[in-house]
Amino acid sequence: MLEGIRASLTEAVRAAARERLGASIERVVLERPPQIALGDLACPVAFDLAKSLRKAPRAIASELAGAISLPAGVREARVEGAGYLNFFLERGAIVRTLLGGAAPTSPRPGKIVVEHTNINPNKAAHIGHLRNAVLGDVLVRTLRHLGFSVEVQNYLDDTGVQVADVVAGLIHLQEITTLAAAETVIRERRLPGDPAHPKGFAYLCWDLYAEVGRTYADRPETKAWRDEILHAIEAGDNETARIAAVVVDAVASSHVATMGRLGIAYDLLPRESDILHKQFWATAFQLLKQAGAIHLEPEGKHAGCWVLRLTDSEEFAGMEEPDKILVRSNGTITYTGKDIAYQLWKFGLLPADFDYERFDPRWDSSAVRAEEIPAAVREHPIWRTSHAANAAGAPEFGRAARVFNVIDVRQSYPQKVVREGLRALGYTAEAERSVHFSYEIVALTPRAARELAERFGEEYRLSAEDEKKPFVEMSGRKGLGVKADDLVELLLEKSRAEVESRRTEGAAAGMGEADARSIAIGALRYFLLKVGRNKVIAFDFDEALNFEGDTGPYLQYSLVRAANIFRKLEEKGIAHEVSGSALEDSGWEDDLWAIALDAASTPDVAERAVETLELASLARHAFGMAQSFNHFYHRQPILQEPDAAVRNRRLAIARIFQREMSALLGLLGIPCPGRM
RNA sequence: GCGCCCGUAGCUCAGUCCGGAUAGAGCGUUAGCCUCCGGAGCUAAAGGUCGCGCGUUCGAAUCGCGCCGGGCGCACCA
Repeated sequence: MLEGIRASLTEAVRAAARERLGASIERVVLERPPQIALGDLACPVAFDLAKSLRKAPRAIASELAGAISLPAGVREARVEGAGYLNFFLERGAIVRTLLGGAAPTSPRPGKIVVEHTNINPNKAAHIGHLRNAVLGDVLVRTLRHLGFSVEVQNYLDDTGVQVADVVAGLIHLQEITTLAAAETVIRERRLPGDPAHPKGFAYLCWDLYAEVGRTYADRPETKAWRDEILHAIEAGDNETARIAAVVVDAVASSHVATMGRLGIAYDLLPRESDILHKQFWATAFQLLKQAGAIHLEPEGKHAGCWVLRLTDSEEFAGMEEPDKILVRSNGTITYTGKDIAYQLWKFGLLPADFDYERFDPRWDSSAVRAEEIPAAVREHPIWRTSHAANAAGAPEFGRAARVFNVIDVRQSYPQKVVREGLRALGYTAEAERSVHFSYEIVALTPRAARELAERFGEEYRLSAEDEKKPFVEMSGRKGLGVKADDLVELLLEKSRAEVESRRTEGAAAGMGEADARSIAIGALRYFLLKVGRNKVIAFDFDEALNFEGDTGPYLQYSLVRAANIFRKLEEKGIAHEVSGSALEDSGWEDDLWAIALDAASTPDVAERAVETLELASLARHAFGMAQSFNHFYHRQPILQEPDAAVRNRRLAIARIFQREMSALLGLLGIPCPGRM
């Protein structure tokens, strides 16, 4: 609705400038003034015209104010400050429209594939993986809210070195050499001779993977394990490959469960092994050769490799050695090569498709109990690519019009190469619509690492050198990091304690485990979302565990307060549904109106968040709204207000806030507790 | 060396795309507020050479150039 007013106002300003001043304006800026008392929309156009017209900005602004014909919804134009042309909206009319509910969003054409999470299936997830999944999930929710059809893919690198390394640990360090023995480890959640691990198989792999890393360092000859296992996995139909397959399934299941408890669901798990089995690379390879995009390097250090030529590409200008190897001289394919094939498939550009089957996560491998996962997520069908024939009822996947790859900033170069691969094949449009959603990593402060060492053991102790750095990267290989489920547990503990401390008081009475969970998850998601995507999150326990101020629970609390008002009214038998006709045009003072105006601007914020991929703007917008509402709540009581007209206005605002804030928390994936 | 990102209050961050009104939050500190829809809240105070310099402009945290500090990337790893 605001969008429409902005558009007609832009035209009206242009028309006034043309007719009254004979000036044509390219861009009409309409911004929010610093205070609402100055107006609802401010136009600084007079400053731009001042020079060419040789007049004072204020004089120009007042001529425009006199000449402009105000579109519907705009009450007044006024000159403010040094020459701003400010507009005041019809407050009552807009509130009435908002109260009537949002118009349903119309579907937009073009399927979008969002790829996120993509954790190597060889160890438990850490909080860096959470940032990826939460950003991806909010992108998905926002795109769907805007009317797009979205498919969520979580890619499994099931044939890579990381999986091979943990399998090496099982086979060579733990002597788990049969499928049956591996199954027992997963089911019993313990390695031979150890007690059962309370957090399950993925946690156990976390430690085992770190141990393999140490073994490689201490006894370099053991590095041969990796190649031996990679070859066995590639050859297939042997016990090592079967062990690897169940490891991947179990760990991927635990990732699905961990993300599931945060409300994150997936449609498809494409597997690297299927890209190989289905000859996607061979097909893509043919296409690349035919297009002349790649060549076999005859000499030099890349002799014998198939290379994507990037020397002539603008994006790679200035690089010493821009060409990228896709096929190694030993004939194996690099990750980037496979990624090009995968990306082509996502756009439906490969004359080939996967086969599919249902993926039923094995919850027994995870730290998460099934009941912690919201029903909608638990029941959402997950498919994966299949080694066997296509299952009946498999939906169509891929064939996207646009693709977002959510992946941290360190992968910018390979992501550029993938895009360049599409371009080299002549798929310029697809290359343009192939977006790397890049974001900065979550790192550990030395202080957080010290806390980890105190909480979870000395293996988290940093070296003296790392202690001096502002932050250190988390590392699966070193086993250094805050595991996702550990952080969720800490949040749950704190949340339960808070619930316990107030469960007997007033309106919070009756709070329970479900509320505690909502609060923990809300705090976590907001913590990861509130900072801009280009900022490194230097992780700090105190900050992550804070429930006051600029946090998820603050947002939730504002919404629970709004709900409490309506519940109280219902209990007292007071009518609380305000119809538009009961609302007058006057009396909309600034405090009240500001909340409505904010609520009305959510669609603009969402649209812009997707455009810029700056999803933090949604979080900030939510926080601002919650803040305004809390001020309003404090100063403008509803139940005690004797004047019916005043009470109705306040009720209308509370209702609008409740509705818009719920929708906004839905976009952020922050659940709302019933009480708190 | 080349490329990208970050530098704003004691700390963590908005604001930079598209220049505009006294540079805003949260945490922390200090002082207040529950006979009133719940205090996970509210009110207020203190706290800023917007890393530095030059330039463009009526006007620069925002644009340009040059520095300084920190991080990341530039594999026959992923």
